[in-house]
Amino acid sequence: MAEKDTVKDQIVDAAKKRFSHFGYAKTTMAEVAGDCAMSPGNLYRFFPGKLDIAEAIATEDYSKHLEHLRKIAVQPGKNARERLHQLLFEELRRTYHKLEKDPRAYEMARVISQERPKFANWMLENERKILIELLDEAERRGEFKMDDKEFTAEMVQAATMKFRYPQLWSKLTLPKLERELEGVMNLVINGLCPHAAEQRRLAQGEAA
Amino acid sequence: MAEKDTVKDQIVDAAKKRFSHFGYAKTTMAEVAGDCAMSPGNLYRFFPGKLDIAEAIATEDYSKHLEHLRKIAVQPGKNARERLHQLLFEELRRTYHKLEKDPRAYEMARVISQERPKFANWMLENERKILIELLDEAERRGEFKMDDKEFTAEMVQAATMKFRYPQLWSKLTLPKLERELEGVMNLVINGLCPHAAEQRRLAQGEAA
DNA sequence: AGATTGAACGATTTGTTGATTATTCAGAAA
DNA sequence: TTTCTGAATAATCAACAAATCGTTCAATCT
Repeated sequence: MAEKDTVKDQIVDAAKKRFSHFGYAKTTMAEVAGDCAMSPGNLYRFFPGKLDIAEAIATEDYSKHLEHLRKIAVQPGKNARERLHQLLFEELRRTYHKLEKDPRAYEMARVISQERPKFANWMLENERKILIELLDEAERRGEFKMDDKEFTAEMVQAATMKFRYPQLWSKLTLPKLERELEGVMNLVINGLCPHAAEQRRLAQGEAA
Repeated sequence: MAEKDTVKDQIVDAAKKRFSHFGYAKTTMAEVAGDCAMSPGNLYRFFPGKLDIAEAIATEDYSKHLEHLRKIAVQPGKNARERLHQLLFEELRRTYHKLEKDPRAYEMARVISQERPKFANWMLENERKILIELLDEAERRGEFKMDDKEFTAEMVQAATMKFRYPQLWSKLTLPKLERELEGVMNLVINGLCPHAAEQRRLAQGEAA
C-alpha cells in the first residue's frame, strides 16, 4: 500500500511535468508511462484513466489552496467582515491569475470541470465548510445574524458565482472584477434595508 | 422608408419561421430570400448579414419582455421587496422555460451572445434601468437604503448573475434555482449585519 | 436613375480517410 | 500467485477534399 502510494506519486509527478509543459491533450499515456519506466498498461493499475491523473494533480494543488483559505478564515485580530473579504478576494485572485497566465492550467480546469462536474461541486462544498465556520463564529460574536448558516453559506456562494471562474463567464479585467466583488460583498453584508447608520459606517470604516 | 420597414418585417417573419423550425445554422439565406420571393443578394439591402436578422428577431422578442418587466416594476399596491422579487423571478422563469423547451431558442441565444457580446450587454443595461427606477422609488419611500443607485443596481445584477442564463452555468432544475434565487434575494435585502428584528420579520412576512 | 438579380468568391462546414491514442487483456516475467 | 507487459481494439483526432453557404458586385431589369 505504501508502495502503491509512492508509485502513484511518481506517476502524478511525471504527468504534472508533461501536462504543464505540453498540455493535457498533447501528452500521451505512453509518455507518462515511459517517464516512469513502465508500460502504458501498468498505469491503469494505479489510476482508472488519464482524467483521474489530472484530477489527482488538481486535488493536490487545490488542497494547498484550501489550507490557505482556512488560515484566512480563522485569522486572529480581524473581524468577520475583513476575513470574509479576504477569503472571497483570495479566491478571485487565485483563479484569475492561475487561468490568466497559464493556458495549460486553463485547459485542465476546463477539461476537468467539463468531464467531472462532481469535482467542481466538491470544491464548492469544501469552501462552503470554511464559510460556514466563519459565519458561525461571526454570529457567536454578534457580527452577523442569520437563520440557517448552511443555507446562508450556499447563498453567499451563489451571489459570488460570477467571481469563481471569472474568465469562463466574462471578459472583465481583474480590477473591474474586484470592484464588483467589493460591491456585492457590501450588498450582502449590509443589505438594502435601512438599518442603524452607525453600523453601516462602522463596517465600512473597518473595511477600508 | 415605410416600404423598407414592411420588407424588413417580411424578412424577419420568414427568418423567424425558418429559425424556429430548422434552427439558425440549418437555414440558409437563400431559403429566407426564397420565402420572400427575392434573391439572396437582395437581403443585404435590408440587413448587413444573417446574424443581424437573428438579432432583429431577438430584439423584437426581448422588447415585449422588457415591457412586461417594466409593468412589474411599477406595479401599484406592492412594496419594493415584492416587486423586486417578482422582477427577478420573472426573469429567471422566462429564460429557463424559453431555453428549456426550445433547443432552437437555445441555439440562437448562444450564437448571438457569442458573436454579439454587445447585445447581451444591452439587455443587461435595459434591465438595470428598470431596476434603478425600482430602487429609486423604494428609497424615496424609505423601504431601501443605498449610497449609489446605479452601482447598487449593477451589484444586484452581479449577485443574481447565476439566474440570468441558468442553463449556461449549471444543470440545476427550476425549483432549485428558485429556492436559491429566493435565498440570494433575502440575503441582498436583509444583509448579514444584525438589525432591527421587526424589520426582518416584517419583510419576510410580506414576502410569503 | 435606382432596384434587383444571380453568378462568383472566399470562408466555413461536412464528409472521409488514415493515424494517433486511451484502454484492455491474454499472456510473460517475477 | 502477483506484477507487469505490449500488442490488439476501439475511440478520438488530424488532415485533406468536396460541398455548402454567407456575402459581394458587375450586369440586368424597371
